[in-house]
Amino acid sequence: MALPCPLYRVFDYRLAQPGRIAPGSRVRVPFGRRNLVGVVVELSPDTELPPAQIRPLSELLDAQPVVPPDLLALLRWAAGYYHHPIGEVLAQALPALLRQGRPARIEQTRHWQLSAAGRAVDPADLARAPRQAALLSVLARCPEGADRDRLQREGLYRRDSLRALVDKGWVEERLETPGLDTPGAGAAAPSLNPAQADAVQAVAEHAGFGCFLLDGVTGSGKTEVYIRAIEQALAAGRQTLLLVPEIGLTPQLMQRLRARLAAPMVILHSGLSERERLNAWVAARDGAARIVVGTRSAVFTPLPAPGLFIVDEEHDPSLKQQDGFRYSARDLLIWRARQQDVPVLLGSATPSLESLYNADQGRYQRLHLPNRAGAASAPELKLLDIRGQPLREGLAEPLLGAMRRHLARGEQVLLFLNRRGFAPTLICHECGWVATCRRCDSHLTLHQRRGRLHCHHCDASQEVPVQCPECGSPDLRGLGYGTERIEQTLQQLFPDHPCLRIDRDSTRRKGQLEALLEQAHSGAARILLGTQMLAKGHHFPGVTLVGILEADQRLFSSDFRASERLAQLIVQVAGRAGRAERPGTVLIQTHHPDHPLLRRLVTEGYAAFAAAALAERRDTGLPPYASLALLRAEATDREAPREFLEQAHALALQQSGPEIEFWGPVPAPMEKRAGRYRAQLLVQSAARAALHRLLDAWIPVLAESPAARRIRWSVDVDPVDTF
DNA sequence: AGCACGCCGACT
DNA sequence: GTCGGCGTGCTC
Repeated sequence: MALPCPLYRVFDYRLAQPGRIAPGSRVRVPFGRRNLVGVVVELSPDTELPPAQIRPLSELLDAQPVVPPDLLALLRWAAGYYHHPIGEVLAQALPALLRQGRPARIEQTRHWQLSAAGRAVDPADLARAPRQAALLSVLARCPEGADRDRLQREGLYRRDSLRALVDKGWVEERLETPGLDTPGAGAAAPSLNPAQADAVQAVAEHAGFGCFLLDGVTGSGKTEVYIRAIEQALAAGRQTLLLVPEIGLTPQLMQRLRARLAAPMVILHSGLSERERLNAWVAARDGAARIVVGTRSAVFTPLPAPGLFIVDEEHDPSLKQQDGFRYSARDLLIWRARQQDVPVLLGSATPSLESLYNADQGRYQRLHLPNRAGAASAPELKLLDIRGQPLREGLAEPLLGAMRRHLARGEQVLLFLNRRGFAPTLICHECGWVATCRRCDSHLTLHQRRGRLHCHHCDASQEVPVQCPECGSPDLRGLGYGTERIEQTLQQLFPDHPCLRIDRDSTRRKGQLEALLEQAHSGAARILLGTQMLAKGHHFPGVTLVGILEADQRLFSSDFRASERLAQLIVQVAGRAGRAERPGTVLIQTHHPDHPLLRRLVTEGYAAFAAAALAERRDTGLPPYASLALLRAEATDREAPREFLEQAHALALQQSGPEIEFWGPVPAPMEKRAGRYRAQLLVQSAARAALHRLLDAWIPVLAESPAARRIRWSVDVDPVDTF
């Protein structure tokens, strides 16, 4: 039995009645002084324990296992590979309601929505019924209505207030089945270009497991290839699982899937209520949903008839979970594809070096989509040498000149700056004092509009001081540039061209991102300014000039993947722009125009960059030419993480051979974060099997050690961030 | 992780 | 004299 606690072992129980329980079924069991919901992992007639120590299970919760055998095999393998306790792995793979022991079936819920009369009511007129007024305002913001779960999250679920509103005729109560969509429309299919047709055919002809790397620039029509492949799976009576990095950033993809595919589809992402999630999960498990689209955790959705797996934006780091059970959804889906003998399609305009390497090795079949749809050239990349150049608030004159020309022609301009806020540092002009975070080794970012200083590494926030706390001078200045500051500058420099800022701060409220994107697409906004959010999922055909500010910081990061990330980001941002007849220009401001990898990217493109970067990885013995695991530790005490890692290192040295290398323990690049000191020990080997042999022997022993109880620690197998 | 048991400081 | 701090140990 696997139980939801951080223990690397399973527990034996006695069946209450004679008979069989299928592995994968949930049971309620006494555990210490508590009662827990566990999942049966194995049935065994014998045990190593004396019979007196075995307690009977209290209740069988499932007639049919909630984790089918194939999924159970995946989860057991994943627990072993990522060295995470099996009980926690199983708990994470199940919707929260199942974890709590609720039945695995679709249920309707009560659902409240404003009536026509309700929409005419001003909540301000309900001064004597503040609860009702609050409910009305919330419901006014949810045109689709809200269920109990949703209202409880807002802290507004009141039975009698709702009843009162229903009695007044302002709110309508309905029964809904949350999480289940109405099937899409089955819109007409565009014709395929030859490369797309080849890609579709390659997948169609392939029986059983095979891994395809669909490598195509933005606008080359990857989505159409997905859709045709899904249609083929549907026609064969099979289900499709499609993983995407973040649903919120890909509404265009969702709309196209809905419009084209006339089959029941469910969408799994973090914004769902738990009831929506469970209903969607059950629909997938029972085969009612034929298409499952979801973020990372959707890789654990049970499917009775899988026929096609797709990972969109396979290079995206958010496919790897960054805390707790640190799995890669892409890698697990590939494992699952092999196990279930299903083809898997990895799509990206900027494939990860790992996937390109696998393609080079012949493990993946490469499907190339060379052309932008409509057969135009890709945007041209240019490095803008800003050494010694005068800058206006971070913008070089050649970039401003290009902006003026493009704007004068009635075209849109996109500026990318991956730093929100007004200025990343607040400094005293008199004495040099700098506002730092008390809980992190970091500067506080000035957010001028809100008049506050924020730490971007923890949630700390404070008022901007009126004078320097060191010398009392009132002359405090923002140093450096963030999107808020550039927005201000652009409004001054281009007063006739409306500027739109898209970052986490400007899109905090629900629906705001959609509203801003609408302004961008309609052309109402002439200048689009934003952070990473702008780099994903959206295409702006009216944009013909892209400016990338502050690319340099990533060239000198301690993370060996930084240059890969930068190249991916540049190409992804560049891909937002242009249309067939006007491909657009990308200007990259840099102090390092001679940087070899950057040059390669600009002159020869991403594929050439990737080849050079891979050669560098080979020469330095880094992934994909080596396997890594990172042991991290953190504690409020400064020395404790290092001491723990020293012990762990000593323990590992007893168990490992010369084929394993250790780096550290060293403090994390930002040693103190959110009040905790962090350190890490990197374990590296050219032989994956040797690394995993060590981890298999080492981690369970380490977990049992008394030192491990005293601090927070984790293993990260195949880390994507080495800090 | 929970939840116990167990042995030392400031309080009704 | 008790309430409560978190160190240590265990959970089939």
